[in-house]
Amino acid sequence: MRFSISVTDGTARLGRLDTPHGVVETPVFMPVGTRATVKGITPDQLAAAGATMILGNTYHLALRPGDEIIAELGGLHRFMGWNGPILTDSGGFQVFSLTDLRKITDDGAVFRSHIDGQIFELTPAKAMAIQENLGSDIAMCLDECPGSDATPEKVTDAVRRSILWAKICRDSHRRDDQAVFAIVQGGLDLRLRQECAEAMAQLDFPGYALGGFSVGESPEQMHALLPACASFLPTEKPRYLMGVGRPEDILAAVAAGIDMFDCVLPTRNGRNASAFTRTGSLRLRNACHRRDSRPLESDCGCYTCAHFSRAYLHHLFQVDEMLGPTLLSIHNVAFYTRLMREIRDAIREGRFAEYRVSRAAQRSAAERGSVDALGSEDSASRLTET
RNA sequence: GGGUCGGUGGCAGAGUGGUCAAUUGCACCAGACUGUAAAUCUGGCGGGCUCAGCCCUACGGGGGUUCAAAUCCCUCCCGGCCCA
Repeated sequence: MRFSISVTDGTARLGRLDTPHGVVETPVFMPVGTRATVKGITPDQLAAAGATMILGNTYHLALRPGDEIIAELGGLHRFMGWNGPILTDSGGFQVFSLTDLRKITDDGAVFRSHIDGQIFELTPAKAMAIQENLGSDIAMCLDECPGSDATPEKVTDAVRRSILWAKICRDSHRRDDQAVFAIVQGGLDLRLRQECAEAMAQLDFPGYALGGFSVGESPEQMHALLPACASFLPTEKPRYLMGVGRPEDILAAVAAGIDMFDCVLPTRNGRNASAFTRTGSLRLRNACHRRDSRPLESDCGCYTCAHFSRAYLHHLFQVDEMLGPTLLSIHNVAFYTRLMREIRDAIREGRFAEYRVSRAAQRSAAERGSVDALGSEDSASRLTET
């Protein structure tokens, strides 16, 4: 893997990531495909929606179908029919999110499988071995990700352990067609963040991630910390903010100098009938869309917006048809990839700051306007109903 | 015509003298979702208010018993089943 930065605009960067499965322009958003599928949409649909790189997950795939089976079947790319780059998360996040089902020591994390309760042990070396079996383009170090309510002692310990594990990951990793990224922890403590980043930098990884964000802290807290946290990372290496986020979070992070993102929001919210638009989200289950012939966004150009009305999408969710989640997932992924494309264009043209401001203005103007718009639309639909 | 069982909120279906404005499911309405234990979860769902409380109208219609009835009695209407 190679990474190069072509243009900077303030601290925002335009770059390219060369992987064994293709080139990715950054800043990039990676849809999440935890279980060897970006839920609800095919690889073709994913590519058509503009996705270039996606995520898979160590923990989930090790449990089912098993990383050895995936290796036997030709690796994750072939197994799931996605030929673009894949980044696999290490299972570190599951150490956090499956908190009731695990125990952590310096050796690793012991899980009770959330599927059948069987014991499953994830050590740093094992996380590497599994990801090598999966054959992702980028593997992540096993880390410990404390929640935002963790005590300072716990956060400090998570930093210590994440560094310890990163060393083991680096030393046990074999595949040279796979890059390994380290994950910086430290919660909301800048000193810890810096300490962790410097220790990780000394281990000389090809890329670095910020972990431990969007785990319960406020968006304002995260936004405030990002510029410093990003600045602690090596300039010439790709920077990945894990699990983030909403469009406004991504804009803030790009401004801070982040290159890569992943988040379940576009696909999860899509399945749950919520569509992203420039002017805020649309909840397609809501009755106000019943007679709305407009597409989700008139200027979107995704498959969903090119062919279907809000009324139709509303109908699909009303009758619980599986096409509804699929079409909204397609739109939401397209929405995110378009956001990233516009971000890259803006950086290239040296107007990222203005772009970010205009984007925020668009949203807040819509929020102000939509009070009236929704009000009148609402009363109009009530009139037609009675 | 006789017998019998039954009629509960949009629907299905609990409750069978007070703790019932009435369990639950569906439907409906709204909200949440940030390295996916999520096509999930949460809230609302008779009306009104000076709303952690109070008032009104409610369990087919009418009447009655009782301090108190969706729950007991009488009667009428409607429906299922059985007999003629």
